Amino acid sequence: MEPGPQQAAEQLHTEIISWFTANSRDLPWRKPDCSPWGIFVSEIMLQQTPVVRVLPVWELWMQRWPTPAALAAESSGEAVRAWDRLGYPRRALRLHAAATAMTADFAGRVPETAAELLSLPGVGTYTAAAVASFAFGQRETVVDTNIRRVHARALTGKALPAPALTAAEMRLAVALLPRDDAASVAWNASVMELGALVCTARSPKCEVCPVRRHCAWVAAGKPAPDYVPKGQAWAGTDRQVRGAIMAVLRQARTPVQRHALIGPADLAAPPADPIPAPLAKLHALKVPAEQLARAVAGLLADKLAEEHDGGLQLPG
DNA sequence: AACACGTGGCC
DNA sequence: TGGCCAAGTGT
Repeated sequence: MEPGPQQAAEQLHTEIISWFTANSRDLPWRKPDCSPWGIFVSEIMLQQTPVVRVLPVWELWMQRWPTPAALAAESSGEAVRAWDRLGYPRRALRLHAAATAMTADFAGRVPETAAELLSLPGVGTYTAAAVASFAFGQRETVVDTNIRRVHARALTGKALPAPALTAAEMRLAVALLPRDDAASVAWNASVMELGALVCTARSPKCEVCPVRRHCAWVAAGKPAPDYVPKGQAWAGTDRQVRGAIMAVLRQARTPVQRHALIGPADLAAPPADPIPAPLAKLHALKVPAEQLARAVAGLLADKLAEEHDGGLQLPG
């Protein structure tokens, strides 16, 4: 007898959660004694950033800023500097702003509902649901890129999810969420982990997948993606220049003059003094003056840098 | 709705 | 070697 949709969903829940129990990574923000703040910080750091790169920075942050109030007590520039090379440094700014809001409006605690979390800077649909679920055990539908990929393959039979989250995907995710609170949290974590470790974007490990027996994509013969993901431009972009400038500002302890960012005017006679590696890297890009000015203006507008004594520095 | 936004490891 | 990709958000 063919199982109904309800039985099929329950079987998926059982198989994937069991797989998680035996195969999940031992991440510090998953330990029972990790604070909601620790989980919150991890979620912001993990946005578009691999776990292995987040791990050491998260440990330093937890040691230095164990509470929202501790972070809020320092300047946003310190947060940006301690963000180091995680990328998208605006996240550090928003995390600092979120800590400030928690201190001012939430008694120094991480808010518990998705709606309140959503009001914080840097927190969108995914992060609000993830924190409510993982930190507070609430039944929220978590949808990230891993979960979308698992759903696309196992349920919809496609190689990749659509470029942007669709209403249909959201409906599917909502329908799949176990009714029980604790089971819903386990499900969220388990599907995400399956997508991260097994049902990966490139060369998925279908041989060890707990649900390969009823994967719609496998059943369809693993059809290729029906669209070509557009690449992320990098070389020569403002992003690259901003990144190089931020690397300079992170290591600088005094304001950096704009002319220093341009590099030695006479390349045939480089300065005798050794210059810091980040500055040398920026000079090597040979950024047109106009683009450098635009990048600096962007950083100032985003509050990632500020003017001081005619030079540039992290906000302090 | 499409685009901008960092960084570095991998195949 | 270089394009692809990673627990997204804000505009």
